[in-house]
Amino acid sequence: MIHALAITGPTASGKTAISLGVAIALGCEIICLDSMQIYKRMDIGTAKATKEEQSRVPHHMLDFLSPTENFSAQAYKEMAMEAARDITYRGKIPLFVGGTGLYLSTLIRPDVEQAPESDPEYRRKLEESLTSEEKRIELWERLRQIDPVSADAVHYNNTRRVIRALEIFDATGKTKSYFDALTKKKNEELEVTHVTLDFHNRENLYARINKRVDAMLEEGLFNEVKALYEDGLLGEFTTASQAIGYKEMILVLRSLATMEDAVEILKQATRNYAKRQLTWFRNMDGAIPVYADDDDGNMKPAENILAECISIFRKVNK
RNA sequence: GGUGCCAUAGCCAAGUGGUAAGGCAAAGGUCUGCAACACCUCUAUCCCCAGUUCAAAUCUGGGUGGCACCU
Repeated sequence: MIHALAITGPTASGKTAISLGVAIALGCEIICLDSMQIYKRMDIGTAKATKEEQSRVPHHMLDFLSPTENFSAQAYKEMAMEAARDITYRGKIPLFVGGTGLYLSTLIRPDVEQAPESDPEYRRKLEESLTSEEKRIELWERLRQIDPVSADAVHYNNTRRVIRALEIFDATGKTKSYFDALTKKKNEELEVTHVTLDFHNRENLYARINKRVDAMLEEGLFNEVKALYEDGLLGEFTTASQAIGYKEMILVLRSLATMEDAVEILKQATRNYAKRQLTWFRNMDGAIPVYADDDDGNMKPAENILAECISIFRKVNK
């Protein structure tokens, strides 16, 4: 059994700084829990820990994949578990840090019989047939015939997930809910103490987001994206090209938006994303909230937040 | 000072007599294989006052505010 710690929270909540403090205090190595920081050369826009920060605490799952490659939650889990085992073996504590809720959810579920990998061709064909709302409902009805549990969990407009569920059935003859049921239990190999950063007053987070976007631009976000784009590394349908900060700069590069507009779109997209992250982590079983501001909405000093996290981790891991 | 135009949700905006479209934002939520994705829910009595009418955001008068032009 591996005991690990996790620090999650919305973008710009201060995860990186806190994680370094925790890692130094408790003897951890950091495993990146982020779907975009895994990519090479995407440094500024993903707010990756700097080289200097990385030199103070060992980081894993960071900066290893070409932006042209797609990744998946399952692939993440396999690699991250490998890293966690290795860290534990060397007598250190694995500390997961990042904002990708799906990756953490996948991580704490058991490895059992796996549903097949998704086939882009299968998806593309079905997507092309969905030309109207009636067609989308029809497809969803088809799913409901074979797997009512999965169908009820997904809206008919969410074609991406409807198609996925159908694909699993067509490929294996078993329903998606069959595979889901297998993974309802805990991952027997991993136990995670999960602290999530939250805010009493959303405005505090939004102010940090706006400030951070401005800082990214000053640090040269546009040139970072431009270089990747010109080197052909931001293909149209890749995961990397969907990254917030990157897709907006691409708009500018393709003259589809002015820089001024792109910055506004970027800030807005970041705020929307942060809200989804808050929902995800708040509703996750076992998440222990640590607030970055007090009841009156005043920001707490960074040392206090760090101390709170450390004390929670110490208490639980006694 | 005069004339004309305009006034609908936080913003943009449709609606010209029959009981307030839509988009964005905000807020809440869903979720195992593209997740920084995809998707769902949800927000008004139409500037104010008076009148006409069975019925007014829609017509009339007055007021207030804004814009344009004229002097």
